[in-house]
Amino acid sequence: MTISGGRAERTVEGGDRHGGRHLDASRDAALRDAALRLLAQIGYDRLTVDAIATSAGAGKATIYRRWSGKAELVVDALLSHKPHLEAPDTGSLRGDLRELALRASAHTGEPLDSSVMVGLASALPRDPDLRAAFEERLVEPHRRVLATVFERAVARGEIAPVANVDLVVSLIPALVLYRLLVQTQEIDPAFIQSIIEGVILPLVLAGPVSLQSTPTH
Amino acid sequence: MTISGGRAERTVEGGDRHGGRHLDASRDAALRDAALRLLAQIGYDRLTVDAIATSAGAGKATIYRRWSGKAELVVDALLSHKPHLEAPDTGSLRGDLRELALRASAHTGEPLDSSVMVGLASALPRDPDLRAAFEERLVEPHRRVLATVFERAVARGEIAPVANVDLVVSLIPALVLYRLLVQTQEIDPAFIQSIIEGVILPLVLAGPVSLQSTPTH
DNA sequence: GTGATACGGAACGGTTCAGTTGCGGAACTA
DNA sequence: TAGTTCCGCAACTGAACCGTTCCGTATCAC
Repeated sequence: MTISGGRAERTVEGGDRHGGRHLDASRDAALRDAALRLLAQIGYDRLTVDAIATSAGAGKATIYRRWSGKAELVVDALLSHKPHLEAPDTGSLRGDLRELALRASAHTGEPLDSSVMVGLASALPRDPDLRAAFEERLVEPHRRVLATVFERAVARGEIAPVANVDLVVSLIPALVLYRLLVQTQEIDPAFIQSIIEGVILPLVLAGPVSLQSTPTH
Repeated sequence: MTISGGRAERTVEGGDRHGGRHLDASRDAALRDAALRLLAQIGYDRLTVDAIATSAGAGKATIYRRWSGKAELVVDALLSHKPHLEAPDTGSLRGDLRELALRASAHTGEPLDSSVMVGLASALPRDPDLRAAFEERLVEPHRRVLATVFERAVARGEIAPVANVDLVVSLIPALVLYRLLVQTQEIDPAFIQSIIEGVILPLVLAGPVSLQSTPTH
């Protein structure tokens, strides 16, 4: 049982085997891809190990030779998933945000981050490992990119320092998730445009809250 | 088969039966309550008919005598669910929003709307009936209350007419859903307070976007 | 070569769940 | 009273899925 500690990484580990055929690394990738693809399509709860194997053109034994089950495979697939990391730098906050919008709405054929988000949603509250991987590979990268964009806008003197950055940064993903999940509508460029022009920019351009003389009562 | 058309409403229908014991209306309510309670606890996908029956102290046959299965029962339970409908009217926008925040964070023992929202999330994209009921009983009432609050603020001259009301109104539920689902954190009063003071009020108090001279490039 | 192991595929037992049926008893109509 | 239907409860069938174990074949170390 050469199971490594934290994460499930066995493939091409150069372990203590003495002979016989090696694990085929291409099978790892195919299975992880299939897992993410199906996850985005049907969601975590309805995802079955059989479907992943079939979709990858593999046998179930090939899966269980690598992972202990669906949960571990999906977590590993998420951790192997490399999203867009570089923050755009067009020279203006509006331009940067528009660039991010383009990325988010570009259907690249790859399993869309947002679809994976929706597919995982229901399982997150009850699986800490899943939630951690989700946080590390989907939420945090997006948060970092957005935070960078705002930092640069501040450095340019374009906007005043944002008081509650975490809250402002969560506005876009929150509205995207809400639209996908609750409103069951597409994320088209017009929608993201309206978020940028109608919420984000007014909020950060207005500067700190003026807190008018409205008595708090 | 006295199945009515659109919605599943059979109980106390005074149908064409000629003798025998009547359907017990208290069983309807108990089963609907149990369905919503379990839905909020474990989510739609893991919800089982057996669990609903047991939780309500009923037999499965009692369920199938009324509904065709889990989907129809949950939809009916949602449609029977009556949420808070009255918009608060404290005299100020901030006061009204705070009042709404109090409601949202008050754990009344009844299945929380937000928990039901989370529990339904994964099933919404694939069940139109479920989505329609969800929209009618959870999303739209909250939207209407919020819209009313903003309308009154405009009528008082407290704020300028909000350009994109639908977007602004979806900010609170979107951020709440995001916090519950993605961040897996409680909806405490401080969180809602930060939404109100950090997002909503700055946004509507700032008035229409000034659209600074930043060139669109 | 020889033995060990991975591969896709199929089959198997075990578990969970949906939906149905039968039981004894209760509640209703006629 | 007699007949009908609901009630909780339990048992049952069939389907879906999990995880394991084979098979025949392919690929590796020695």
